[in-house]
Amino acid sequence: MNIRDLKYIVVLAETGNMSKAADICAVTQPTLSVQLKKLEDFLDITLFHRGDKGDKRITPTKTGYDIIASARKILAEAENIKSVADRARDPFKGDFRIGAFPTLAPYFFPKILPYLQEALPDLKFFLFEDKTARLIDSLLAGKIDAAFLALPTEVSELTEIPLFTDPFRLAVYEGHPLYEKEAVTDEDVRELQLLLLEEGHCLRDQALEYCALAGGSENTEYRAGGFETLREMIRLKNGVTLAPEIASNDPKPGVRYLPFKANAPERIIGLCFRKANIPNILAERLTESVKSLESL
Amino acid sequence: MNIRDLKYIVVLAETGNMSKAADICAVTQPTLSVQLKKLEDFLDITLFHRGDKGDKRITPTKTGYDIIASARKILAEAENIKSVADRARDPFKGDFRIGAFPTLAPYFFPKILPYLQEALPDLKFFLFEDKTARLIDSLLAGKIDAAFLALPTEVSELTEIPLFTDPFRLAVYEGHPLYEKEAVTDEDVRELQLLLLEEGHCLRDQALEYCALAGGSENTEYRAGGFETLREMIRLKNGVTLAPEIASNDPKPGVRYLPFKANAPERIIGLCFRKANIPNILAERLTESVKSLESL
DNA sequence: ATTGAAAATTGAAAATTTTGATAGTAGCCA
DNA sequence: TGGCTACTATCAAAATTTTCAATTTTCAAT
Repeated sequence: MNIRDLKYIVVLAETGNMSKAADICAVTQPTLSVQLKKLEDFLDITLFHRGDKGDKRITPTKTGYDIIASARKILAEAENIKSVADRARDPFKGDFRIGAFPTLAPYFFPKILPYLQEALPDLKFFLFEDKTARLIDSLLAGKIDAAFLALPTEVSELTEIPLFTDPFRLAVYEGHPLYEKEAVTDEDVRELQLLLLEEGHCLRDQALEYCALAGGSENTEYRAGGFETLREMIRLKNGVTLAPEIASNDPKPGVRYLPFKANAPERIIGLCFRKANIPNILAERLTESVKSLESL
Repeated sequence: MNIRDLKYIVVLAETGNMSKAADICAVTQPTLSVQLKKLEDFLDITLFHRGDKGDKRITPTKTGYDIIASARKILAEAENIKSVADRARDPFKGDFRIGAFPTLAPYFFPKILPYLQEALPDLKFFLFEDKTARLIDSLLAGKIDAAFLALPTEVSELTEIPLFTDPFRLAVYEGHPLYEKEAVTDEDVRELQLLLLEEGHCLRDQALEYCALAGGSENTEYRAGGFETLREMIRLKNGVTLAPEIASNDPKPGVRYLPFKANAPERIIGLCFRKANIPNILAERLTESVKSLESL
């Protein structure tokens, strides 16, 4: 068995077409044909149904499908080996793909990036905004190098370095009974129904967690797809919500972000990466660089 | 990169000696030497410190160590591909390595094995008794094909098929205030301090879970290494414990196993295996075969 | 300095992989 | 039906990679 051959079958499963797959792998079609046959001989099973009548596509057999899933894992791990090696050779050079979830990315990246770039000038940063679960998948598959996530992730393969806490505020619209208050308490919130984001946003889960703890409930009539939409809903007096402090510097009028008097609910933001994919010394530099930023 | 070369570096890391590693891999020493060099060239890093002064052993560099960890994963996954293929070719033939944890294995295997062997006569069964955590590792690494475990395992890579529930009884010694009772209740247990197994035994965790729920506490003075030892401790009037029903058919006098009157604590035993490593049809046969056994 | 044990190097042989050319197969359309 | 298209399989030759036996180098221990 051979990593190259596994690549062949993965691409073949994706294209369903030998010639196209061969193209993508930068070899000729006979090569793919021969190697597939060899792999099938070696394993002594058929991996692909060859395009029977009607459908010309080459599709994996049931077992082939399972094996291709394993092949993908192997390819991902092989990629990881390469990126570990690249990073070890010169920890402060090269591409660095970094992710953050949607209710953090647009507020945090612009703040932090100049500092990161200054501290690590030879690193070329690529930014990725995605939901937490997908970022974790990307980390494990080696598609990104690190991610800013809410801790704890509960994923044993990841190293987590806590960076800062982001307290929540209560976002209320002009004219709301609480609008003129300086600060709010759990009791204030207990009376309210909060507008929240859709499923899959970690801000939603954090807010629900707070509700479960402190009382308070969700307004289930509407769920926003993004935080900016949610903000507009608040401005239009459709309800109130918990907003992360980092997203609370909004120059537009009509919404105030009230801090909690005490025991503010908060989320802990940390840097997460696959153990061994980032040398300690690079992780330290990144961490320092973020922590050096006062105004969080 | 090449699975063969990854094998070389894994074995090399294990032996710390090129010639020995070459022997194990059934190649000559120059082959290993050359391939290691190639891999290091390809990755453009050193994977092993060559035996410097004093210590002649070849040891991985820090990065090499990380990469070898990845290599192991790839080798395990490659093994899995082979075993998936073998099993798919002929689901009812070949070796079948099956595990169970220590407080189940000695009571359950002897009961069930004749039935399994009869239902699947061409399968050669190998039995493994180990703690749950290690069985799970073995499943994921492809060292065993399936295991009887207490559900849920909370391991997303595993498929779980519930088989039967194993209620707990209270094991008490002759002369204990409860000894003559027909059945016990949570209230009875609440007064007691239970003798339990060491850390790492799932029976221990299950008993503690029950204690947390129903009240009752652990006698922390002593922890037994195995259930048979624990049984002897009970017989010698050192305390009482929760015993799984399946282990309660003990001909020796001096200990009674009292059922619970109602809401008996129980553990759910299921068959667990890595998705795709066991064809559905084989999983069904195994499951049927276990379920056909009445006296559980 | 000599020895011994282990790793590196070398050049040739062996094995494997890739390729271009070509054959075969099936659907499609006039 | 025949010609066309789009595809995969097969083959022998070429290119590449891997392996090996023999030899050299390295280095600590004597």
